[in-house]
Amino acid sequence: MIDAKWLRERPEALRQALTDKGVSVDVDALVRMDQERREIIITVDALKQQRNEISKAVGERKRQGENADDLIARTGDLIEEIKALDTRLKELEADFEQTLLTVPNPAHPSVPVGQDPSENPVVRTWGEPLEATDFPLKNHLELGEALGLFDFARGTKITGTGFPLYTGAGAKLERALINFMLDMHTQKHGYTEVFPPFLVNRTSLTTTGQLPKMEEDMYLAQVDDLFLIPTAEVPVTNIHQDEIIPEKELPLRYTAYSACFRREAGSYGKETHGFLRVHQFNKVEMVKFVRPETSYDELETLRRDAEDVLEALNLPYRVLELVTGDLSFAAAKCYDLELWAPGEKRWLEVSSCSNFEDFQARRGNIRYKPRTGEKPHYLHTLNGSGVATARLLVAILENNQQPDGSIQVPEALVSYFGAETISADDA
RNA sequence: GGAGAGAUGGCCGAGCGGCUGAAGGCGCACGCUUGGAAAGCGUGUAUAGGCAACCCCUAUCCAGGGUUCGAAUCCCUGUCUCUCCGCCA
Repeated sequence: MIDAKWLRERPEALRQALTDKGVSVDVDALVRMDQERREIIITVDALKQQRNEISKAVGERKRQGENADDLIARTGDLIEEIKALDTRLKELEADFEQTLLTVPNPAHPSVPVGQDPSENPVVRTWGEPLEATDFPLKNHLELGEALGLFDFARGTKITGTGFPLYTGAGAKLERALINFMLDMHTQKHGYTEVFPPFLVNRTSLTTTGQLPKMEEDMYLAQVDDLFLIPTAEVPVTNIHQDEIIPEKELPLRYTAYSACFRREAGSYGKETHGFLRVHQFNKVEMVKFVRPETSYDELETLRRDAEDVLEALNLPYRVLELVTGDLSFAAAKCYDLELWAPGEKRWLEVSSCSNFEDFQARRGNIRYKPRTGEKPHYLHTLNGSGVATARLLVAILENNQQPDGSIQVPEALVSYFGAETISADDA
């Protein structure tokens, strides 16, 4: 949620920022609501003051055994008026709040203005994308099915399309990846591991920004009005919902494995085969709660921590900085990490590292208490995938394939996986 | 799912319809004390909104309604937590 101060002090800047983000919001209507709201508050507070003074005087008299009927008689109109104004104020504030929740987070000034994902500048490339070899490169589906790593047909039978069933070495490889990443973040990068609920309520989704606008993208368990998480960002960010954290405890860094569920409504078609776009996938997520002054440094180290995973697995990747129009609803700045998949001959997004500044903190009422004893302030939240498998698995298979169709397991993964290769003989 | 108990500040915990934004304790911050520390002593310490304003005003004792001139305190509804029983990985 944006700070309502924007509306009073810099409505023009807000309008421009929202245009850059490619969203149209009726800023004038918000400004009007805010003004009317404040006018009513001024009036009704003054009336309440009068009422309180009279009540106090009544109490004074009663204590001395005197009659106070004349004073009580004076409150009649006052009370009616207060009731009416309070009712109107309440409606107005609810309306204002609801509207404010639909306003996206403006981008940080450093973010390049642009509309289309194709405009996202590449800020870094690591490793050599594998283009040509002396044998024909297969894609992950061909490799995996031959090796019995997964079974899409049966996954579809069990649930429907986009719900992968991992089998044998594939299941183990997936588990190895998750453990490898969690260990790296906890042992090397200083994160605290958590294992969150996979179902969340509406309040939690409002904090992180999926609600109220993206309800259609999620799976809903209707009877209990709970949603399957699209990312561990949701439960983990809400760990500190409605809390005031002492400054000395910041930064807080969490890492969590979770399955992620996304309906991906409207994205059927090509580019969705195999693991490229599925409804359920596994992801190790990193979430940070930090002091505002440090959040952009923390974004860089967050990205570094995600890159570390890819480098340890020796996978070529590139980093994109998202232009204003490609930023998500809640993000002020975001980097995407993409792995090269030689079998698919394309880059696959495996991580998004974002700074939300105080946008989520304001929605979830997450604050910190400064050392100096000042009043609590909203802190800044960040999160990044560290990283999303399914696509990570795709890249590992395609980058480490051998002429005979077997897979060389990346060295860093061997101790987790328990073997150096995956071949058809093992199956 | 059935029965009962409860929800007060960062935490614990008191609270008669008015003088209670809320006793007391803990914690925390600062100061005194000390060679240094502990102990001890003193002072301070909720949040939000309005306002130029740390003065002031308004609101907040789970949430929403109600009674009343006045509600943490009385009434109704809801939510959540705990205990016991049932079911269950």
